[in-house]
Amino acid sequence: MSLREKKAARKKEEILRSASLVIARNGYQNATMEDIAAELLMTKGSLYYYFKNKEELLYKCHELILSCAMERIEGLFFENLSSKEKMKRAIKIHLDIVIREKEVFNLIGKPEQIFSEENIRKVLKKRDEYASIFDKIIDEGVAGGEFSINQKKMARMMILGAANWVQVWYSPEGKYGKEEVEEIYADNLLKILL
Amino acid sequence: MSLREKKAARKKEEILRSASLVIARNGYQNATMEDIAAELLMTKGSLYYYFKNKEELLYKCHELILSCAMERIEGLFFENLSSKEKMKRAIKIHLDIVIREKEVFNLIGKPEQIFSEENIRKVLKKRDEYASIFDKIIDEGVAGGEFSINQKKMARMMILGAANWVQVWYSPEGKYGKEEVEEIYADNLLKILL
DNA sequence: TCTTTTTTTGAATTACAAGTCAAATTCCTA
DNA sequence: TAGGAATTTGACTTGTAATTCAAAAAAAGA
Repeated sequence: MSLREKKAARKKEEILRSASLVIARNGYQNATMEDIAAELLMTKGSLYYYFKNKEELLYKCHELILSCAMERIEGLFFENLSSKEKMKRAIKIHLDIVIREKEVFNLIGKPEQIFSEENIRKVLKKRDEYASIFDKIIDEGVAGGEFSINQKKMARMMILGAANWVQVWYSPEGKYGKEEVEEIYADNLLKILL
Repeated sequence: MSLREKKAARKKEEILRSASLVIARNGYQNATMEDIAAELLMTKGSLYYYFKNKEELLYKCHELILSCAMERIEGLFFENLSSKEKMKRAIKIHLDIVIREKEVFNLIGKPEQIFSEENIRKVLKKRDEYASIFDKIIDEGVAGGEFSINQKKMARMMILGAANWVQVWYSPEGKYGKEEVEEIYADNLLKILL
C-alpha cells in the first residue's frame, strides 16, 4: 500500500469515527452530511469522494464497530476461562462498546428502516455472527454444567437487550462510573443463565 | 360533552392509533404525515385540524400508550400479590404493550433527538413515573425479604431494557408465541432480583 | 519548476416532506 | 330544509438535506 493509499485509508477511518460520533449524538436521520464533515473541518462534498452516499457511510460505521467488538470477544476463547468468566467478560466488552461507541445495535435497532435490501442482508448477517459468539459461550456453559437454561436464544436476547439499553441512560457524569456499571451488569445478567 | 365533541375525541384517538402503527412500522422520521393520514383514508391536511404538528402527534401517542400501561400496572397494587408475582405480572404487561403497541420507550429511545425542550421535560417526567412503579415493586420486595439486590435502579433498567429489546426481534410468525415470550421473560428477568 | 493526479470546494440541483390555507364539502340544528 | 358551524380537501409554499459536479487547490513525481 502506497503512502497515498495509507493516507486515504486513514482518512476514511477518521470519517467513520466522526460519523459514528455525530450519528450517535443526533441519530442517523438528524445527522447531516454537513454535520459529519464539520466535525472534521471538511465540507460535505469531500465525504462523497470517500463514500458513495450516506447509507454506505452508516453501513461502514456499523461494520467497523461490530468487527472491532467481535475481535475482542473472540479473543476470550484463547484464554483459559470458565464459561461464567467468559460470559462476564463478554458482557463487559459489549458494554464498553455500547458506552464508548454509543452504537453497535442501538443506532440501528431497525435496519429495515434505514438500509436498502442488500445492506439489510449484510447487516443482519453480521449481527448474527456477533450474537452467535454469545450463543457459543452459553452452549459451552450449558454443556459444562455451569449454566442451566432452556431458552438459550431468548436468554441471549435478554442479556444483549439489557446491555444495549445502557446507552439510553448512561452518562459519565452520573452516579456510577463506567467500570462499575460494567461490573454490576455482568454480575446480574449472569444470573439469568443460572 | 356534546355528540360532536365525542366524535372529535374518537377521531383524535383513531389518529393516534394509526400514527402509532405507522410510526412503529417506519420509524418516526420515515413516517410521513401522508402515510399516517392514508392509513385512515384521510388526507394530511385534516391531521392538522386535530393536532398542531407532527411533534404533538407523536407526543400524544407516547402519552396515550404510557398512560394505558401505567393504569394497568398500577392495578396490580389492588390485588393481594407477593412482590415476585407483582413483578412478574408487571413485566408481562410491559411486554404486552411493547409487542402490541410496538412503542412505549422504544420508538423514542432518545427523546432529545425528536422533541423540543418542553416536551422533552414532559416525556421524561412521564417515563420516570412509569419506571417508578417498577421501583416501588422492587422496594416492596426488598423490604419484605423477597428480593435481594443492591443496585435497585440498575436492576430495573436491566429488566426494562431487556423487555424493550423484544420489540426488535419478536415476530408473531416466529418460533415463540406472545404468551410464551412473556412467561419466559418474566421468569428469567425475575432472577436478577434474587 | 512544471505537469499530472488526487483531493477539496462550494454552488447548483433535486427530492421530499412539513405545514398552510382558501375553498369545498359535510354535518348539525333550528 | 336552509344556514351556519365543523370538517376535509388538495394545491401551494417553504425549508432542509442529499447528491452532483465543474472548477480550484494541494500534493506528488519527474
